[in-house]
Amino acid sequence: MTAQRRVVAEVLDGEHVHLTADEVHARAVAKLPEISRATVYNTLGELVSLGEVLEVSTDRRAKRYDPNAHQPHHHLVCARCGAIKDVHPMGNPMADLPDSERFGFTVSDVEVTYRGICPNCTAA
Amino acid sequence: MTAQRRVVAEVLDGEHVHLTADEVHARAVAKLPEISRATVYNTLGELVSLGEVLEVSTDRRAKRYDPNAHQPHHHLVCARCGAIKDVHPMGNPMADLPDSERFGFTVSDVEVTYRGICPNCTAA
DNA sequence: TACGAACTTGGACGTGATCCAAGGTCCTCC
DNA sequence: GGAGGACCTTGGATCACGTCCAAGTTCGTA
Repeated sequence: MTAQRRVVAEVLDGEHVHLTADEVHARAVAKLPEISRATVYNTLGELVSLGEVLEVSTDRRAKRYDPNAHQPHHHLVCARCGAIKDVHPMGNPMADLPDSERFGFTVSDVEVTYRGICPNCTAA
Repeated sequence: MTAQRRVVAEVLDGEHVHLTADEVHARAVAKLPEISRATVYNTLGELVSLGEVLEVSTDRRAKRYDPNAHQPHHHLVCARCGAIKDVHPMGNPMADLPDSERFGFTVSDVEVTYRGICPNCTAA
């Protein structure tokens, strides 16, 4: 556990929002000016493979990192500004996919993404 | 409607698979050798905004284009090779998101992505 | 103090997509 | 037929995001 890793972990832990790697880097630099982008990417990659953080790619732009890895949830995304909210829809989408629609796949995961326009963007 | 656009439309219409822009370009070149990548991107963009074709970004690699735009469906993706199948789960995920979880968003769309390993990759 | 393992750095590189200026095609109107 | 203009196409430059890599640094152990 180096100073760099601690800083990255703190950034994610401090704000329960969905930051891009660049945003994480920017905030990390504020705390530890000489931290490099590569290290931020490395550390994020490790946190993801440790299961501490989730990667979310809701659009074609940058991946975002979700510190809320321990509680299953889905996402609601603003199509205009990219803002992301965690949501907990009812039902069990995994059970909604009949065997006849699985084509022999071993299905391990399901991701539900709601899209819309957030209040801010609606107002603007 | 130029020759170039017709070729792109034919490529998508001919094969009911999910091609990347580069694959579309490669097949278009086979029919019309001097067509450029930029034109393929332009045309795909137009087809998408006309609602004739759907963009699917299931992974961090290239976008894929889905000619099956007129029938609502979701996707089952192989996490290893990227293969995509259209699926039709039961239930109505849109109705599963309670108002209390909408945070003032105008929710217009929901996308369900199942992930797993396809039979080919399981065998390999 | 010497050594090695692991981490960090910054710059180069790769991929997919988009942008843009220049040129081409085609229609319309005189 | 010819001029003008709208629209399309081209290919190369550029961008964004992410990854790779060789070199340097730090730190624990003996």
